[in-house]
Amino acid sequence: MSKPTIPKGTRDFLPHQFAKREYIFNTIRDIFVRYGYSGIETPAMETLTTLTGKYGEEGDKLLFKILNNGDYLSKADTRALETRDTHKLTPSISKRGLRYDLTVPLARFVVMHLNDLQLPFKRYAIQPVWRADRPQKGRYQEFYQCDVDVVGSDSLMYEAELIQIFDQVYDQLNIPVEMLLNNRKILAGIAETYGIKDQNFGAFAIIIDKLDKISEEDVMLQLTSLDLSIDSSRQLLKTLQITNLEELYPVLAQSALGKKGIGELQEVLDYLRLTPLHNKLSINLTLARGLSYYTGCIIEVKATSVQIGSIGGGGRYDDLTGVFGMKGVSGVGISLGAARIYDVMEELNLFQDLQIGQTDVIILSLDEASHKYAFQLGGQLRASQVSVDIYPDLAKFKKQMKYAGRGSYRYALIIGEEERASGLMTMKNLTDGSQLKVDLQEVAAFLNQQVDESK
RNA sequence: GUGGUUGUAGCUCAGAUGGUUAGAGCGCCGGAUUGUGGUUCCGGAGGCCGCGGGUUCAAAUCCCGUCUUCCACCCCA
Repeated sequence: MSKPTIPKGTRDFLPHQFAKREYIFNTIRDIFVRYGYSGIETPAMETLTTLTGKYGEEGDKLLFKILNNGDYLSKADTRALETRDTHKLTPSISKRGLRYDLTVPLARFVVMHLNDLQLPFKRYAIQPVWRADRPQKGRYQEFYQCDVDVVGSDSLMYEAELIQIFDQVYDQLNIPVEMLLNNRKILAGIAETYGIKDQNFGAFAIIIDKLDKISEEDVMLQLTSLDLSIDSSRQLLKTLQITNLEELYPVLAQSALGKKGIGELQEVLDYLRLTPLHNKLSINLTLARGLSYYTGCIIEVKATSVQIGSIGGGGRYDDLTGVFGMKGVSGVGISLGAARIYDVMEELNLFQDLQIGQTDVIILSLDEASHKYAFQLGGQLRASQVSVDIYPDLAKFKKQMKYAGRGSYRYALIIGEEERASGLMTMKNLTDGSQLKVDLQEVAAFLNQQVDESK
């Protein structure tokens, strides 16, 4: 039998990796809850009618499709099958797919359960998503997203709130970041002002989004492909460098939409002036974000000390549920990429001091009676909130000790005849090797105190 | 999806121009050491050389296909 493998772009998580990931999830979840968001869960599979057409043509290609059950070929579109037309064949052999993000399922969820929800509806979700992308570092086919969204309110307070959440999460995790803020309406206003056609807006957004990656000359070159003269391209690039909203007003004086966008940003900043932020927040007009459904504020978070692309982003989408037949419901939300956060924290050595996933104590015993005694003691300690492991048999003591040392235990509790006779347990600190005796009655209190101190 | 790159022991990697039984370090198991791990010494186990096919007297090595890894593009967390 050949060695087993897992599909490309997927990963196993070893205990220490899992523990770190849980730490990230827990930190994020705590903050989401503190801001009044409720968790929901939606299925890994959605119907393809829910998923297709929501992410653009490129996105559709990246959808994982699930073959129908049973004899799916007997019901296949024969014409499409004969002509090898994959696109046409798909609907006849697959009616489900894996979710591509958490936003579209949210829209579907809101439309389906409107009767049970009160607007504005604030929810968070921490679940895996799947994309049939070509894997690279920091880019997987299966990865977790952590999303918070508000559905059914136009208030710009939520933009400010979501920025606070970003700020607080990254501060709590000790990741230095810079938060970039822009507004799609401003971009539309710029496009309008410079005479870029509506149908070219998407291409325009993608081009300027690359400004931090490719040179200004190349960007200008690409802009001219949108029927822009060299001169106005140069002018446009200058406009994009503006970071002060006052300066921007005169440039967009002719665009009502653009001015509205400026006003929105101003209001968000007004909110944020009322509360301190830990990380830098700046206006960046070159921020565009690919997702086409954004219509208002857009935000992106970049780690300042690691080169890995964005580790979080989001924005306002005025017509979230429109595609599912419910018009006029606005949504605003952000998404945190857990896998990238993990990679950044690993690179910055931020997990080191956290003592993540440690068991408080392992009990080792030197004779049969002590082993039985250990089993009993283990039960008592667990009842006092101490996490306990017990070495399972009477292996040579050195071997037990070695096992304890290699595992993630804070203390080893050693029981032999001596300890049973005196009632004084031998406690060995596995981190620094120090050793002391603790009265049987005090063991639980002692360990709980040690754990508290290390937090 | 396009172009490139990678794969040898649990891990990191050697194995020029094809040529006996494929090596090292670390790790693992056992012993020195029957109440003390992460140090030392001695011994041992562990390989369809990613998978499939081809060329050859002979393939880890050359050719083709395929899977996987990483990189650039596209796009994105």
